[in-house]
Amino acid sequence: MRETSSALARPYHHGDLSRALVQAGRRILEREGPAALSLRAVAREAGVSPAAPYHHFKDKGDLLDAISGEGWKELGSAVAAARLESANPRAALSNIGVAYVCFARDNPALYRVMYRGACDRETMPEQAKDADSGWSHVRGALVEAGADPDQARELQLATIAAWCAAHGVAEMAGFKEFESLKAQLGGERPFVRAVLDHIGVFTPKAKAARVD
Amino acid sequence: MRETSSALARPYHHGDLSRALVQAGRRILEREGPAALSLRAVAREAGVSPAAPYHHFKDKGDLLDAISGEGWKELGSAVAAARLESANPRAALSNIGVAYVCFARDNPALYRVMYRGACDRETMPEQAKDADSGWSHVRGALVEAGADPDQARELQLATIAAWCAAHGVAEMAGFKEFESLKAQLGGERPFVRAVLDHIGVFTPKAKAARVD
DNA sequence: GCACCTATCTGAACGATGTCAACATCATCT
DNA sequence: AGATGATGTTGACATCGTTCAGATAGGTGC
Repeated sequence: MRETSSALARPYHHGDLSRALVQAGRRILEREGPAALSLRAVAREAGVSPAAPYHHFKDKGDLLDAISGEGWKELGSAVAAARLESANPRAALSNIGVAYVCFARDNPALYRVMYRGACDRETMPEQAKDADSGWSHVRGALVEAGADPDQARELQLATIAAWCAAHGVAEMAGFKEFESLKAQLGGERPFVRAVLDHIGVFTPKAKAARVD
Repeated sequence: MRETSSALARPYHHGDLSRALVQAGRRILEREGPAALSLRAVAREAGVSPAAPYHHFKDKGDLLDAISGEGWKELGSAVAAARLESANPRAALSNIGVAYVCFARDNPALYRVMYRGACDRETMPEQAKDADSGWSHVRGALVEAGADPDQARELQLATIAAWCAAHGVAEMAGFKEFESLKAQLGGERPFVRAVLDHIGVFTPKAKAARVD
């Protein structure tokens, strides 16, 4: 296992197949969409036999979970970055929402795979429980924006509400019926921000006085 | 084609296979979930050869669309019924949200199939454009609850926001992580209502003055 | 009554998929 | 060096979506 990182010779043993498989899977996802993401196609893309993945992943689902894991991690990073974009807590919260949806819109195939496992198991994605996850950033930003951290139930409800809203927008923002509205508003990002603003979960309290 | 409705004799020609296939598909969905919904399984359940469906549906996707169609129609009815439950426009709007999510939660497998097509095509479901669809009921209820029908853009944004929120809650409400919270609130319906109330899209305007 | 026509259904087949068992290869520890 | 276990390969199986040639029935014109 000397030339692991060189990746030039591929004699018999691959060196780091699990990582290569995950990357191959993501390449397929971007290139051909979620429907083309078969175990065999991933193995093919990685230049390996159809049975090889089974030494690294129990299942096709297990491979998808590994791919999803990367996605959730990157979503967490995107959300974290968005949170730091503004020192104003309420602006930060708003940016988080936009960042979540935009990540999903920029990686639609990946996002689909990411949510598949969660829906199948009726469970939150594992990585959403990490300290640096998008979920915990939402929670944190809500507190900084004025939510009372001592009212655990309220805070959990607010976090759930925000997460649900972001997910809903993420899955529907691409609908073609909204294209003229997007054009009117100046593109997809402004559209996303407008919808999220309208929902209000990412712009809570304090500004509620604007009734017009 | 005399004994169409009796469905006793199944000599060679079925009588009304397309309907039978849709019903068979829904039976499989409820019994074994979306993963078991193969074209062959549906044909098997309907007591017919694997190639028979192709005389009624162009595709597997076409069959799924027919099944989805029934689902969207029933969702529309559920939403319409909920809207009539209360004469108070704001209560009606709130009930619509709960009804949407509860339909999805009561028929999770069907709801998954219903949204599959929409996401694949990045298009709103056909039936959502009907006059009696859930979508148009949301729009109507929003107007009755005080939205200005002349501000088309505002109204469309509000409708989109509500639909996104409902969809997001529908897909996440089943997560096991929320079970203790559901128990605290007295079950799934109260939980759904609490989350939707928190999002606020189904309880708009007028109350916006509550700043605390 | 009869012959045809069209819609509907069957049967067998093809390629692709997920998965498994048996075997091959190599890195490493002793 | 030789054994061992991790990692690949080959070949097989059942299932799936789909197609195609032929069987079957219901309806129509004679």
